[in-house]
Amino acid sequence: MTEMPGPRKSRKSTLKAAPGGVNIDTVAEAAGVSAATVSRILNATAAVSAAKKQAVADAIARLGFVPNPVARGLARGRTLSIGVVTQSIDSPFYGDALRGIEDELASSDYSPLFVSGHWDAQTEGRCIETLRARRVDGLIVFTGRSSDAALRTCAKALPVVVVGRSLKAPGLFALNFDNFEGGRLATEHLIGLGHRRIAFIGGDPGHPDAAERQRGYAAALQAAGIACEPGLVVAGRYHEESGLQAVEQLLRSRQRFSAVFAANDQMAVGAALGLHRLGLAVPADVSLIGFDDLVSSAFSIPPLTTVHYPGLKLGRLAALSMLQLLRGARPAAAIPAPRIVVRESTRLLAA
Amino acid sequence: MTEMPGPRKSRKSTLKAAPGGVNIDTVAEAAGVSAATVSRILNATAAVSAAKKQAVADAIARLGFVPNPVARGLARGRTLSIGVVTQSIDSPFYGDALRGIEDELASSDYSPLFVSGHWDAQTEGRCIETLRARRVDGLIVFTGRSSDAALRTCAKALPVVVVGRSLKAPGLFALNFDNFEGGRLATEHLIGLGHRRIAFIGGDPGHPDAAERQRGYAAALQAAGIACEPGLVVAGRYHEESGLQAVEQLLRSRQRFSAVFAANDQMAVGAALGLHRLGLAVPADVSLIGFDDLVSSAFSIPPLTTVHYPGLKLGRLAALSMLQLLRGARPAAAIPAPRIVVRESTRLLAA
DNA sequence: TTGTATGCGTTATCAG
DNA sequence: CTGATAACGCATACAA
Repeated sequence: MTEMPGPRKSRKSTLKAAPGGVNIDTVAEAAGVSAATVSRILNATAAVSAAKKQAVADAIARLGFVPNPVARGLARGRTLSIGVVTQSIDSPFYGDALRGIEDELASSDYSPLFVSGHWDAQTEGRCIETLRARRVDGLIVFTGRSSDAALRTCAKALPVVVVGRSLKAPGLFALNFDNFEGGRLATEHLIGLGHRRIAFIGGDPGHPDAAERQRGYAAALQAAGIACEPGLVVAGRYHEESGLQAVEQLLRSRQRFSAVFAANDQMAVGAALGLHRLGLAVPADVSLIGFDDLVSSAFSIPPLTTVHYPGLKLGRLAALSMLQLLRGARPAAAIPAPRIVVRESTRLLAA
Repeated sequence: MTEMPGPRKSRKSTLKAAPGGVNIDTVAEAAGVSAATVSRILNATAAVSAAKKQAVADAIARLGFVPNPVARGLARGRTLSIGVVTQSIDSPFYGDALRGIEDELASSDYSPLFVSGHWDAQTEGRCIETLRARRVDGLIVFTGRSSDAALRTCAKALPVVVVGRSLKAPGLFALNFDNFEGGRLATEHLIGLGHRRIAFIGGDPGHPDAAERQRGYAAALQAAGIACEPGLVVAGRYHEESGLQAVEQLLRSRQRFSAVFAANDQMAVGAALGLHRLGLAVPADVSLIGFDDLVSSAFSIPPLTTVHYPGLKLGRLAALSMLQLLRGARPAAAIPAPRIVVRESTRLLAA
């Protein structure tokens, strides 16, 4: 008899060993019920008598018990965490988006797990591997370099929300901002002010939204009957320095232009400094428009006219959609339409 | 007999049920060894014959097996994740710091778990609760509103690295940037340029680094024999808008000053716009110095002179120190000394 | 309504 | 060196 240790007994003996750990068994014992009952109360997974419910609640409060998500994850096969793939956590734009996700998830039981792909398909792939190895319950991918096929494959295993591209697949929800329309609006705004020689500072052409913004630029020019001059289009890399270099290149190649459309605010700010250094005033000598509407852009000198890209809201919507997907519901988020925020960096072309 | 299912059998029977899950048992069976042996190979926790080692390696590769961190966490009591408490993930300064943490952790087995306290003690407390409930193996806290006592208590349960305050406790490592010296240097720089009426735009006084920066300001003035005028000191909230409001207030109260020291770059940029709106040019009419050296500050007009606060490096050091703490080693990170980055927003006081 | 027994995927402790 | 077997903390069929 003594050779056959009951599971109950052996468990209790190791309880003290767990460092500072009060678990469901402790609570159950303290409340005079079984662990199963405690679990049922915790998850509202079955009816329990009011008396026991009270006793358990008391025990939990008294012992300061907090369910262990790790164990819960193992048992239920869910971790209550959702993976978020961004490109770089230190970019102001992604900061807003992550903040939106954080805000939306705060009122749920889920926690976000942020990783950065650094604009590299391979790195991004590893990130997704890590996230899936950690058994996240869902995946939110911002733009990203992964192939559509890869994302589709992911979506077979777990719910996926992609922001920044259009893609249809089961288990996957795409939330795409209309970058084309944004680019078109920006260019149209300049054209409406009388500008005809409009330079464009683009992002990495391999990046979908950068390409879309450029398409919008071209479309607006064409609609206005303005020929698109290749010499006025220069590639940047979405950061300030590249915006500055772009205008230097423009000036060096002796291009004439009265306005510049930069594919994001960071490049626009860099361009502004470049123009300033070269003795050109914004907007007196050249009008400048950006894209993103970062908070800081409202405080540049002059305050930047730009296309409002609602990063915070998009993050929020992405998280909300993920929550719905997780709940088995079909998300139906309404994506805000692009709009121009007119400030002081653009003005009528002097006659 | 049939009523007593062996554990072996019952396990195998449920294997197919696990959706897409290839686990350690699958590998063990495929390699013709026990699960224990596979585990030993995975963790290099004991010597295993070369033959079996090879067989297991093959099986792992063939089956594409990836150990489940959740189960591992439950068994080992470690989750290979470390919690990071920031104030707001969308602030450019914290972005840099998080990036540093991410970079440093990338080469380890640990993943960061980011949460934002939003400058609120209570929120921050909840964040830490969440993190601990999720059983992070360590905690990195940036500045934060938590009491020293609370952090000390945390440190008893798990390794803690705090950035932005000085604190000594077992299991805790503090990495404090010298904000006082930074504030002193900034002010000294202005004094060296001949300025004597220097306004100060501070952060929330309840925030330790804000207070330190202000102390540095006062110390430099005193050292130069300049009386500290209360009217020249105004409180901001570390964002652009508050910097703008601060200069408005300064001008409204008819204070005379030839230089402004803003306790962070975001407020400095706001102040620059405020001055611009009021017809004052930087640096011709008033010199302006910030604090943080955000990348964007190098591109403001004019490029901002500022105190270099190495967020990226601090993040990296914090993560490195945590890794050392986790390894049982005593961290000994050398914190970079404050230094001024002189650009174009400050200049000699016109005579 | 409640308790018992078992499983989730790994690691760790023992025997051999 | 290797294999059973018992934890880890929680959830859930299955009985009662």
